[in-house]
Amino acid sequence: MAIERRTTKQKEAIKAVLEEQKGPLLPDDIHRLALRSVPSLGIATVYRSLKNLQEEGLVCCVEIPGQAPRYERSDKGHHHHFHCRDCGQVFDLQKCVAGGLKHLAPAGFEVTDHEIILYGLCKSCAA
Amino acid sequence: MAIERRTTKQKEAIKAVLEEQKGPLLPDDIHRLALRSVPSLGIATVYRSLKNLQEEGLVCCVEIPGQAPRYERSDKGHHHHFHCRDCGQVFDLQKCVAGGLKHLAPAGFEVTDHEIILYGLCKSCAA
DNA sequence: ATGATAGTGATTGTTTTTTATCAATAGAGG
DNA sequence: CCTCTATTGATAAAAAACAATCACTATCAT
Repeated sequence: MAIERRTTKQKEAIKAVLEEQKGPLLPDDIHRLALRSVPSLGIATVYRSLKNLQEEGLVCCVEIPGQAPRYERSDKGHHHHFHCRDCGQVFDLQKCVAGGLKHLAPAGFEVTDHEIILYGLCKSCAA
Repeated sequence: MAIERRTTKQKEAIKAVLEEQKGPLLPDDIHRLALRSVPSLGIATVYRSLKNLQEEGLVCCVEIPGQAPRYERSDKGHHHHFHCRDCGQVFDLQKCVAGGLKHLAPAGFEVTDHEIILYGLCKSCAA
């Protein structure tokens, strides 16, 4: 039988943090934010919960090259990300140019998926 | 004064490997390939040389999310990459849809750079 | 309420990639 | 040929991210 899953304030706090966030977050950010609701929360629990949430399909992993994995809700549909070179934050982009991408690959290559990352300055850092 | 730079067979071998390669390579791959010309070559020398070549602007780093950094010649102009999910190799793409990308960012965001990675099966793995 | 056990938190261990160390080697100008 | 010292190679150690451990706590079906 599957392992019994219990509801805990730790998991709820972590889910809540991911729920209200717009872009993907680092485990450390999630930890810091969730500490506000559960002051005793340990980082190990954050990693464990993220793993569980991934297995349950509620959360997915976002990787910016050269940086630690970030996590976000997986119910946001297909989208890509913007990485601010100044503040380091990652933002979601809503549009996608997927249609024009397949033809970038050489003949014979089968494209199943793609990733687009924009770099620059976010609204607050550009101001 | 700057540090005197000497010409060694190790550096030449590493440069030669990068020269003849089409896609970006892992330090380990570079090591293995360069061992054919310099059987005593140590992995530390590969890392050292890559660092030097980067500083000299001859080589640049290519990062696929979730994977170790790869390196390639920096004289290939603007291009992106294709990662084969089967064999793991990374291939260069020649075309780019850069023009259509800037408008993906929300108003107020300043886009300076971008990254596109296609995933799928390369020619040999798709066959 | 209570007992079986999933979950927690502090900590240590692992894994992977990269860097530092240092004695030995080998370019290159004289 | 002969120094001087940049470079090398083997190895240890760092760095980073995450998993494992384990005693203790808290959930929840009964």
